[in-house]
Amino acid sequence: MSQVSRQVARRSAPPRRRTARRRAATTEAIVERIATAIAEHRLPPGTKLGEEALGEIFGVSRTKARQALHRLATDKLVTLLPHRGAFVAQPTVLEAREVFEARRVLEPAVVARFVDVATPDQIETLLEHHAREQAAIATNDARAAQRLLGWFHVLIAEMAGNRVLADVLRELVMRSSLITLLYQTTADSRRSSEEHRELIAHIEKREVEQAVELATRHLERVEAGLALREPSSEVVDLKSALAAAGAG
Amino acid sequence: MSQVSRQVARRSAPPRRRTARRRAATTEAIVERIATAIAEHRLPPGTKLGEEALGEIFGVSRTKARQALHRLATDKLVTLLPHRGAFVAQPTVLEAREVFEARRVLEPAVVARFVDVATPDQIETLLEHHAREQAAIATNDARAAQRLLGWFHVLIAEMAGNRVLADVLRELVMRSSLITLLYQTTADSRRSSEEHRELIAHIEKREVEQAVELATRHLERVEAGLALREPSSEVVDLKSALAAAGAG
DNA sequence: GATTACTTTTTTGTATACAATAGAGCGAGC
DNA sequence: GCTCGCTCTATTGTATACAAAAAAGTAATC
Repeated sequence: MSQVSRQVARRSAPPRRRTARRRAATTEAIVERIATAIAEHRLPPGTKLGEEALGEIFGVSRTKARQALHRLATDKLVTLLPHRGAFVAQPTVLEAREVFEARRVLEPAVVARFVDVATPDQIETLLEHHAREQAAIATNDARAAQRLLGWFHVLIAEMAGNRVLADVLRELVMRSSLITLLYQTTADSRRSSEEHRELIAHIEKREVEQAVELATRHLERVEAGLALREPSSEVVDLKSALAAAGAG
Repeated sequence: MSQVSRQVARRSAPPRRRTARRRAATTEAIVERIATAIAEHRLPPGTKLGEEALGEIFGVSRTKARQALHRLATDKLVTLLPHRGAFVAQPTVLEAREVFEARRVLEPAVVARFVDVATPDQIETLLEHHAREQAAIATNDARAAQRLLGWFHVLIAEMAGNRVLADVLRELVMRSSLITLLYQTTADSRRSSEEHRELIAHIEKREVEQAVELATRHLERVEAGLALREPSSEVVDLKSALAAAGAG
């Protein structure tokens, strides 16, 4: 697994206070910050996440930075290589397929559950979220769009009222954002957001069948937009590439 | 949430070597040991898990013990109370219902997948496992029986070939063992093991419909054997209990 | 005698120090 | 010229030291 040799830029700290950021950040907060940075691909896959560097950035010691990295590793957002450190994960094609298969199992069930219990307030919240999706798309803010499109699924899961399912799905959606980042060919955000709107309509009308069916199709379409073929045996590629390169 | 004030017994260490156990245990090993101890209810819910004590037992420093406890906490097998420490988790009734609902979503899908891909070798492994279940039941080894009955489900998930689903299910099965511990009324191990045997038969004959149906029924029956009613508002109980107690 | 405030002790949370491993840089040898 | 092996450096893994918080114990007051 070739890791990109990129480093998080630690601004050469003018030692202003005792801590770089205002207050001792909680581990939770650090995890959150790094996770969203990964999800919005401000930290591309393969990026080395040094403990020292992160500690400096968040104004904490290596202890906390390390804790955060280990928690991100259990969520599969970073890969830990023994004695080598933490890197933003690079999900394999197999992993990608497995994540989406799991989502195709969970999400229809979650949607079905939600259709039963959805309140007008919750529908309203979903519509507001959808409006934000549209706004992000309209302003060509790809990062925000991607984040919001993913979060829509988590939102429904949380509203459906089963914390266990919601937690699992949140993890899968986060991983999915890494996956789409690596393998997405055509990011048809507009289409996705439209389907979200449709789904809300079905939920509002308590049309379980249609809602479940749409959720499934939606996921299939998203997955179909990925280029999930094996990365054609990197070693061979490397060799031929070098042969052709010459005096590059 | 009232925590039982029980303590892990730290044998008053005669400082034999540098480490209590033979070699520096890996965090993974410690997690595993504690997890199985919980699953087999050698560590009952509410038991305090002190960092120092665990460190002594496994011959490591608090650092590793702490790491292990935090990882167990993410699996929901222990509860962390800030500045108070780690306790063996006491899943609530709500949590129990949610875990089983999640399993009812996942397991039929896993079984369906497995029916498609099952090899004779895998069937053989399942039969061997079933034999071990029977042996444990025959010798009245309730702990082993409970552990094996749970692990059967994990085994199928792992064989089904989707690592994501398998990981999620493993976590849920572990939590389930805590739940059955707390809420189980009638532990009909014999019946469960019989259903496992039936399921293997369906899988072997590639009878998807029946296999999925049985998996669902099996889970429903297990859940039905739990007393998942709210623990009648502890405060009130406490009050009346004390009034009645008098000179106990 | 029970309750409250204070002190002591224990345990967790965090930072730092030390040990061990991997990688880079550099030189010698074929 | 390339490879092999050494040293040196940088980073991770682990233990310990210190700080902070909660619990337990104790004394004083009503």
